[in-house]
Amino acid sequence: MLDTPNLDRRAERYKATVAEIIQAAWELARAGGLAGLSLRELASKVGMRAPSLYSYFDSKNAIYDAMYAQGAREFLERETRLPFTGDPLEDLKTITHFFFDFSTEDPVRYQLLFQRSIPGFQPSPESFAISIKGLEVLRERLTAMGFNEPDMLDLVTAVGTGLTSQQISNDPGGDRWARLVDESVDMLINHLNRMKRRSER
Amino acid sequence: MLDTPNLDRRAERYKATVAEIIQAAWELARAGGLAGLSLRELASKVGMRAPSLYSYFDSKNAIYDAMYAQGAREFLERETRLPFTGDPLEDLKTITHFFFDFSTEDPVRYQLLFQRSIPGFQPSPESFAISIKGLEVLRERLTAMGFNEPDMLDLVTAVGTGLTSQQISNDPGGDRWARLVDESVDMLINHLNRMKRRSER
DNA sequence: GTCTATATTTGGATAGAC
DNA sequence: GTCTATCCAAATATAGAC
Repeated sequence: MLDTPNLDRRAERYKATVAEIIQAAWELARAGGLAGLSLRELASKVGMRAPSLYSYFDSKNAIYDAMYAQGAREFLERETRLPFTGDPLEDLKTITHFFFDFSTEDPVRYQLLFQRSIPGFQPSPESFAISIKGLEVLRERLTAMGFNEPDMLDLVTAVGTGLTSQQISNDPGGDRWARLVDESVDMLINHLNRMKRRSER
Repeated sequence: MLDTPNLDRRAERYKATVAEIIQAAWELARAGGLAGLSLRELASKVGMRAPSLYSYFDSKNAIYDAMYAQGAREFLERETRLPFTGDPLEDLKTITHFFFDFSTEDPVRYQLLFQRSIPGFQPSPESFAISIKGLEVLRERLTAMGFNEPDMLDLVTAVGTGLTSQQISNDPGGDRWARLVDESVDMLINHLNRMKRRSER
């Protein structure tokens, strides 16, 4: 049959258009805010009229969901590729820097993935599952370091989130809190060791 | 003259209506999100039609600004009344608990005051000045404890913000991060002392 | 100071021709 | 798959009568 290649090409073209739409959506969101994204603008940016988008996505929320899934996948892939050494201090620094950099390099993505502050939108279970895995990697890292209590994980995420959100809110584009990441991880490790000794008694 | 009492009463009635509108605005924002606040709904809640609100506020943003100012004033008043002892550890715990409790008891207020994530809205300089004073109290407290470097203040705000935002985002109404506040302040104090020793060398 | 009526803009989403 | 045309809903804000 000669049909199969044609079908393939059509499917590929379709997928490429989907990717182009998502890409344009990120750009508009970065420019005008996540909540400010409008379908008319989005369509116009990819050379379409608004109704044509519905050939690719069922709704506006479906677009947010695709963005969410892409962001979570990206996070997971980069996290998985991090070069861990086995040294607790170094490894916790690596993962904290990674979270900080990933978040601050695209605040809109941070908002969508980690603040879920967009009214009426919740990621689909499939998309959410991807981002659960991201936290799981951190949990496993901490366990490998001997820090396996839930409170320890919560403390680490609190510090990482705090540095990140202060950087984004109060010094966007700067390094006022970025400079404190290493320092904060030293602080954390010291304290996690104290917690560990305490719980071993 | 008999006019003055009447004028007073009118002015008081007017002020009372303004207060009632702001109160209703908070309630609607808590129910349907800060960005979701609509003038129709707001007017309806106080027994008016939307255009009548313009007798009290110039615009929707003026309403946000009044909410912001009220929240910042409330923060400052309660912060000023905190019972400080002079013991660094206790005092930092007091102020951190205060920030955490104030923020988590009303996440919408937290969002308006500390995340400024409402598109197109920026507090007026007068309103913003109130909230600057709030941070100033913390700075003075830290200075009184001998922790007077900017990095130390930034580290403290990062930890406070992180605990708070994790609590609000990932365990609303619960106490998963609330239970870590004392622990985190211990951690902070230990580290601030290390920083101090380091900088004294 | 409050109303009705309306201007104006904008949004998401659908119907149906091509 | 894309379009035009349209629906429908909602928003902020203004004009002008009372």
